[in-house]
Amino acid sequence: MIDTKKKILDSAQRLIGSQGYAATSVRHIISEAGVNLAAIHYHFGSKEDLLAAIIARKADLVNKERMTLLDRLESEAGAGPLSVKKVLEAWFLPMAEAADGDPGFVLLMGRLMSEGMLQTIVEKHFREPAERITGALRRSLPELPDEEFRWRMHFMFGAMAFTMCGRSEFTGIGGDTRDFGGRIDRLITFLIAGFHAPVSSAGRKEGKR
Amino acid sequence: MIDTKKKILDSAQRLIGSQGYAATSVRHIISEAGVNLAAIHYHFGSKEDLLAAIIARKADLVNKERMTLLDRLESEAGAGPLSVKKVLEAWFLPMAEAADGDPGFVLLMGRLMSEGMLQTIVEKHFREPAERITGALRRSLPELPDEEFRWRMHFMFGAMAFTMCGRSEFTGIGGDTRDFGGRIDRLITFLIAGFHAPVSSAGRKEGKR
DNA sequence: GTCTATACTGAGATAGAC
DNA sequence: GTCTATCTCAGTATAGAC
Repeated sequence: MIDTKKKILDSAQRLIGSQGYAATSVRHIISEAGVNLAAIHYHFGSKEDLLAAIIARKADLVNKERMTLLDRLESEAGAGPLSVKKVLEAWFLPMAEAADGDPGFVLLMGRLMSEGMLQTIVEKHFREPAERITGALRRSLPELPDEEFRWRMHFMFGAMAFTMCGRSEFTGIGGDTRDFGGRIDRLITFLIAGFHAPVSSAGRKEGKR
Repeated sequence: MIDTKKKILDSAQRLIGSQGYAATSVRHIISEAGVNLAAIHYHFGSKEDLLAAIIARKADLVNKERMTLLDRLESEAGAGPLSVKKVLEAWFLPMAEAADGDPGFVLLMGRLMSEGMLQTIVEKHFREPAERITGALRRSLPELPDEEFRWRMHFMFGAMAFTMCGRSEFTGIGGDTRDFGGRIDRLITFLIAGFHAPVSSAGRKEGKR
């Protein structure tokens, strides 16, 4: 049956999202999905490729929406300046919309960004949109030295990863993805201020090189 | 010999720091350390306990220094306000000092925070200092609504995790921990601005509850 | 007290029958 | 397309040598 694939995808997304990739065995996935062990390898090739398939079925939609919003933003701005806020919204709001219909997906994405063992998959689906938003933000913040800007992007991705999956060790904030829109609102507010911070002293040294 | 333990700890820190916990097998560790497979279980009990031992030998020093700095800060401030900048420095500078003498340690810590599969270990060593800094920052930012403040702490930990281990997928920033002091300087600048950002609209709704 | 050799269990992956 | 049997390698446990 063709919905063997779908059953595997759904079970895997739920289990990996809630327990993590390493902690979820393919045997657990197949027993929840009610399919045979070899079905995963027949339909997807490997555990890692299964993960890639879960991402693929949603990520491309989210990224397409991101691109559309960025396109509109840039054409509206013409040669003028881009607003940091608008650029960040173009990046984060499509993810928040995806979370509305499918909370498990955002949880999973956050875990993957955090666990970081899946660079290949993440790079494949997110390199292009990540470069787009990096370029747009760079244009919004022309006065920042290069390294300073790159580090602020890095901080943003770190905060984003934790926001998506929730990590309760320190703050008691867990993996409940209800009201994902609210978190995104808080995150964007935080990031706008961070990006507009004065250049650090390490950044000022950099400028003098 | 007693330095069987040390050889294992050193090899494990290096390998897990550069490849991640799941990707590093105990057989790889023992072959690099030149010891027998069972030595890990004799000296440490399990792979996870080995990791706990690596953290224990450094983390307590770092945390003690953090506590000392926070103590001094609070006694100097008396009943007056605490500076966000000073509190963040008390948190981050001891880690930067540790990185000076032992770059592998910071890399490992960043990976662990990111991978997040080791809640027990992280909680054991960092719950108390994390609560201290949370309290101190809360006192510096009395005007923020509770949830807003908690989320900003969360963003901070996310940015911190990525800063320590470097995640090259998006920004090209890798695991090279030279000039860790410089990163910390940039991070603190970014965070100060983020913490001082105006309350988000989600936060304003929260206040009205 | 330390270390070695080896066996056990469960993981992901694969070949081949149907 | 699906299932069974099997392979390899992981972490773990233990018996016994020094």
